Amino acid sequence: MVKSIHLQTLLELLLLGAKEGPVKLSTMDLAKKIGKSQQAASKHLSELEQHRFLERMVESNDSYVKLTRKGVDAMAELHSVLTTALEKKHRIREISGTLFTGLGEGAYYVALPGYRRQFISNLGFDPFPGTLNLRLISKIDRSLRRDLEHRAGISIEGFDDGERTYGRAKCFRSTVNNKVKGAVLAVERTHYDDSVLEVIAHENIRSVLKVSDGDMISVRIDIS
Amino acid sequence: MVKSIHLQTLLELLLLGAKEGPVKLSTMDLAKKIGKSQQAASKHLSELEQHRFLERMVESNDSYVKLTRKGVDAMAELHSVLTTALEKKHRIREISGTLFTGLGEGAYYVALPGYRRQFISNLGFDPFPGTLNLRLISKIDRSLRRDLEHRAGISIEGFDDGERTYGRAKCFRSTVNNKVKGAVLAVERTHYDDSVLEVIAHENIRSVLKVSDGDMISVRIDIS
DNA sequence: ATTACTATCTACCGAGTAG
DNA sequence: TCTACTCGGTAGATAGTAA
Repeated sequence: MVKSIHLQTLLELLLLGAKEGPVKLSTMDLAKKIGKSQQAASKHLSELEQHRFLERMVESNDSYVKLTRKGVDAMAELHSVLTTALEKKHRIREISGTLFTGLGEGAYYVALPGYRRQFISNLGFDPFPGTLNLRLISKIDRSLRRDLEHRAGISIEGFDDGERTYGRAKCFRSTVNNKVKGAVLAVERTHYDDSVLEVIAHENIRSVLKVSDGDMISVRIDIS
Repeated sequence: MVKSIHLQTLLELLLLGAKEGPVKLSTMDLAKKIGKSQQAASKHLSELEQHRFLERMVESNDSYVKLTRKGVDAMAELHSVLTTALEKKHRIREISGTLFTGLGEGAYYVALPGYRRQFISNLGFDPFPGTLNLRLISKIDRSLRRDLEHRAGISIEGFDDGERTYGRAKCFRSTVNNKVKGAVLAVERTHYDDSVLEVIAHENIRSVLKVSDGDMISVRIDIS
């Protein structure tokens, strides 16, 4: 593999057009371009030549350099990795917190037909009547939790059952402890603050994972 | 500017999604990814932090890293330069040779109406009746000269004047000694071999540049 | 003018280890 | 566990200079 110290040199050679044909280049010219000494440039060229990233030809007093297929490929590979890395959308967040027992309001809301129907149609599962409540300790986790508010997520509309109105909410598909699939709830004007994460799932997460209050739980959240 | 030794680390951070938000990353994790020791990873992170390419947050035992705007920009800049360098078509060749006097055949052919009309319409100038002949000394120059044969260039069709037929040729826009614009001729089945380069121009190049036999002349050739 | 050797100096790395 | 220090070894850089 190409050494990182040689990337500058390969880049300059590309810019000079050394992938098309031999380019006239003295070690002094290269030195100026890479901001190193003539001796360093000489060494870089000879090392790159040794590893077949380039070929050199000497014609009386002039030296010519041409990138080999291997040299161009190495740079193309770097370009491709960079493209991937820069364009990649990271859709996964991981948040950890300790399990605690809420006031039971979660269970009440989740079971309401107005919400439940939407969970079934939008998430594809009928939620277990109850939420898993995690207390977020670290600043990082709380900041990640707050960040969810600014993302679209899967929308759950508010409704009116004739007696009172129920607010909007949104959720994000999630996996608890890398095992149980479900969704994280982000309720507007929630009764909890940013230190709480509520998770719903088709199953009873507590019993499936055999966890109880105080246990540390991690949730992978798909924010796409 | 970012040091080349740190590119690996920045690249790994990008791949981990550290441009979107804080990513949990220990110095040991990073060490594995970049194939260096934990101590080296630690130093890389602290140097990058010092130069504001990234921010770090420590939460009890966990360390989180997030690329700054500057860090992402540095990588985006590299990506953009790489894109340019890889896509750039280098359309210019430079060939040098020593001036010599030919047999005068060049003047005869260039002045023939069948060719002259095409020079005027395809090149946009009425050529001086005579060619500038350069003797190519170095292997590099001769190989560049031969390479012209494989390129399209500007086509000059052959013709028949009733007495005999005149062959096809092609030419490439060129600049002699960085001053006089004209064109290099590549005649099919030429009477010269690959050690000769023929240049035509509207002006008399010898008198405009005040050059004479034996002088070293350089020609920039547009091969697009 | 070149390129590239030797000698010297600096920066980087890894081992050990403290906090 | 974790991060990051010191320190000794080595790779990389420069200066001087030969060819």
